[in-house]
Amino acid sequence: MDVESDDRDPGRALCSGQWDSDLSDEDDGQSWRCDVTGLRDVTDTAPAQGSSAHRQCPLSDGSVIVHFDLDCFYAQVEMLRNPELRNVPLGVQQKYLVVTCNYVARRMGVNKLMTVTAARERCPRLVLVSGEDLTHYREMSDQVTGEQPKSLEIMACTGFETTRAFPMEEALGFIHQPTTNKQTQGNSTNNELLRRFSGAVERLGFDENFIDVSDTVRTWTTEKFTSEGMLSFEGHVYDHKAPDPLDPVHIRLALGSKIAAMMREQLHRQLGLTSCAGIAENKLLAKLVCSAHKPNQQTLLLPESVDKLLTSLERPSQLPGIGQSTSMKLKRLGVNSMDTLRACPLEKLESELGSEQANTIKNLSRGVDPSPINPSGLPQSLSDEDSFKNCSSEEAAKQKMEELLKKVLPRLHKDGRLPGTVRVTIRRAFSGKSQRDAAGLNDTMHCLRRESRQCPVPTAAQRQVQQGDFLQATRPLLVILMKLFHKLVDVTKPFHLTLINVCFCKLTRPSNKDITERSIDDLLASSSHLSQSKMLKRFISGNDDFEGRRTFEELKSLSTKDSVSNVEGQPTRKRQRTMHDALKRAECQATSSSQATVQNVDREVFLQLPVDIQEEILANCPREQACLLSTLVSSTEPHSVHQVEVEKQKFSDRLTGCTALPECLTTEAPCMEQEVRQEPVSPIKIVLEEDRFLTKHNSPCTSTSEIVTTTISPLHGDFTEWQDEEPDNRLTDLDATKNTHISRSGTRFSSDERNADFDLRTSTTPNTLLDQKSDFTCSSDHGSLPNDVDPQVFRFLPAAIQNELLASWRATPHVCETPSLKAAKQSQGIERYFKKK
DNA sequence: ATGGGGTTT
DNA sequence: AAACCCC
Ligand SMILES: Nc1nc2c(ncn2[C@H]2C[C@H](O)[C@@H](COP(=O)(O)OP(=O)(O)OP(=O)(O)O)O2)c(=O)[nH]1
Ligand SMILES: [Mg+2]
Repeated sequence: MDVESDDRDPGRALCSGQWDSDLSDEDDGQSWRCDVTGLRDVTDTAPAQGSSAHRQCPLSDGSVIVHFDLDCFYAQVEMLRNPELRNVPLGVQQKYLVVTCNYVARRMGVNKLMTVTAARERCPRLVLVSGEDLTHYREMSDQVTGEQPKSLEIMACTGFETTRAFPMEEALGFIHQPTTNKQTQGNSTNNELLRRFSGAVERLGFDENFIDVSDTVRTWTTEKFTSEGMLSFEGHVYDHKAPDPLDPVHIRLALGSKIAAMMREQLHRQLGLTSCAGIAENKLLAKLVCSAHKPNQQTLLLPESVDKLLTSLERPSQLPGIGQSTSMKLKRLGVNSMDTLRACPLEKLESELGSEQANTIKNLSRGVDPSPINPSGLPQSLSDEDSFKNCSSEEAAKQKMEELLKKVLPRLHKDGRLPGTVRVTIRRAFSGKSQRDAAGLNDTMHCLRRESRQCPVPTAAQRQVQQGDFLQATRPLLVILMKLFHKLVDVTKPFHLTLINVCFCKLTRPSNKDITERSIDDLLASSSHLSQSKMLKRFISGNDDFEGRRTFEELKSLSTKDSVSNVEGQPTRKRQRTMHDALKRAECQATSSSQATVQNVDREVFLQLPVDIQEEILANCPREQACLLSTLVSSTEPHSVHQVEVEKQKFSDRLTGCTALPECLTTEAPCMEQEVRQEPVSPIKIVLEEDRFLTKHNSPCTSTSEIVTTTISPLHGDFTEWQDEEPDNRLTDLDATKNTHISRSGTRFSSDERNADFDLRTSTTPNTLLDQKSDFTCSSDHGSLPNDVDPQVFRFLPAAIQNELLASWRATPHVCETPSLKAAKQSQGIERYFKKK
């Protein structure tokens, strides 16, 4: 393994795990790869007490659960998007809150969910970026979790019985490659490996995942991992207990720690993300022990240490599952600590909580949690919301909802499912206590804060959304939203809202007919993807090859093999439609589609195209326009300066930014950064990207100070009205203006829009931009195209894709030289976050 | 609080 | 539709 040299304890090469470490987190933090590996000899020091067959608590069912938690998630994504932010104390801002911050900022006293004012008091140099738009976080989250395709159609299309997105898939390959290559011969296809790794993934929020590795561990245990009495594990062991190589439970958990380390390594290698992991026998314990060592470390919990972990908690509410309401009930019973909870008779708990919940939390207090991993699969709802200081007119509410619609509809469209139900939720301004304050005492006031009304979505609107016809769908949907709104608010009386949420749920798969209508669309839908680009290059290069059917066959094979790749967080399993159906449909409709026209498209040229290509263009048109709109509104415009600069960096520079740290590290640097910095000098198992890493080593952080954008603090924009409520702090405002790193929020919240009542995003980019930047570019100002690209075909591509192709051609003079599929797979995870959209 | 997301009642 | 829960 790629164990770091353990210079802390050179005399114990075989026993370098961390159960006996007495160093603090700051000192003995782990590398992004996998902490320190423990390799323990049977004859070594005494194992954990009470282990082996004599274990007191026989509750073990052999489960091994891993809980993953990404480090300072939003902040990490922002640092990937702009590596310069890595070096500075960074906070991610939503309205007046710093929802999270990087560990540089945490060392300076900034915490999660701190007010901006408080955060700046503790750290005047704090750099803030706006995190109100969750798109990038959601997309990264989707890549981490992967998708869980279940559709029969996908299996029919791909031949895969199960398909799994790459993080887990690659981890599996990683796991099995060294051990099974020769043992199981070549008969085991990738497919088989996939099936052997049957861990289901359950999401919790955007940045946490549970995975049940019991089965994987079982196969490992029978293989040669426990050979000769050596027990190998990775990372910390909670309470520094030594795993007992003779204890089957310890062995299984130790193997779980190996799996966790490999998966974390994959997360870092492929997505550039650092994370923590907890390994234990159930979800509760895995999650609790996960945070024992942060950031970028993992901790293994042995059954003997469960009590110590639980009694280390200060309050019952620190048990996941005991929330605000339950906490208050416990408080009424005089239960304020773990000790009192564990001592409290069950009957007493039942009096306040009911027997079921009483039982549940009693179990939790003992570390018992039988709940299974529930594979999350596709989201059950898609919503967008906005909060504001005041919304007190019908018109204002309507406008808010229209803006919310404009953000959520493209997401719905990408999802591909039909929304059966819409819901509007409001929050009224309330003189009572906030939820946080209410947690203290008064329990009658705070509850009725949100109200909602829902209704079915008309099928016509469903179809329009699915087809990307947002402009058509918006009006009728808005009418519906207003009806729901009127059910909630009597507009003849004064009202005062502070939040509106629009949620689409009861999402169902489109009918077969809908599927075939969307299938070609899917393949060409996105413009910001490497493999997509590659597909398109093949698509347009070589006129001789330009028979629709053959091209589509290529697309099919590419998309199948590359099913791991995913566009804009679009679930893999939505690529389920069979190409066969798509082609059939294209043929059937060729005649009628020829009659249709596309704006800005030369009809003569259009008619010369093969009929199925015509069909595709027609099908693609509204969708591309809609996508363009959404990206212009939410991304390109406010980020333009920043994004352009970032794009100048090469891929290796980006990896540099996310893995290596520049010289400005202080002695205060946390273990994460220290370990990460060591990475280049340790033997890394990088195969495909080795050259890039070498480049990185030679020129770390080449992009420093490429971005010089003096900006205005967000505090000058959106938040002026919030500031009226908070104790003002103009000095921090002034400090903020000195900052040269807030290019995104600064651009976004420029002074022109500061009075737009908290929501300036959509007004930043007027719809007319869509008209100016039409989907189909007719101009010939592309300059010279590569020889093997048919200009007539090129000009039919959506502008965004044209630009992407042009950029890539500029970057690499060899037109047809595309990276290997495998290389594309490796890089796309990070790559896509730096592409213009 | 904020901007999401989930399940149960 | 609200009330819980989670991040
Ligand atoms: N708006 C909002 N966002 C939240 C809230 N809780 C968590 N988040 C977001 C911001 C976090 O980056 C992300 C993950 O939450 P975590 O609790 O895991 O914190 P984070 O990953 O930032 O830091 P960590 O290193 O895990 O301690 O979810 C919340 O109450 N409101
Ligand atoms: Mg986290």
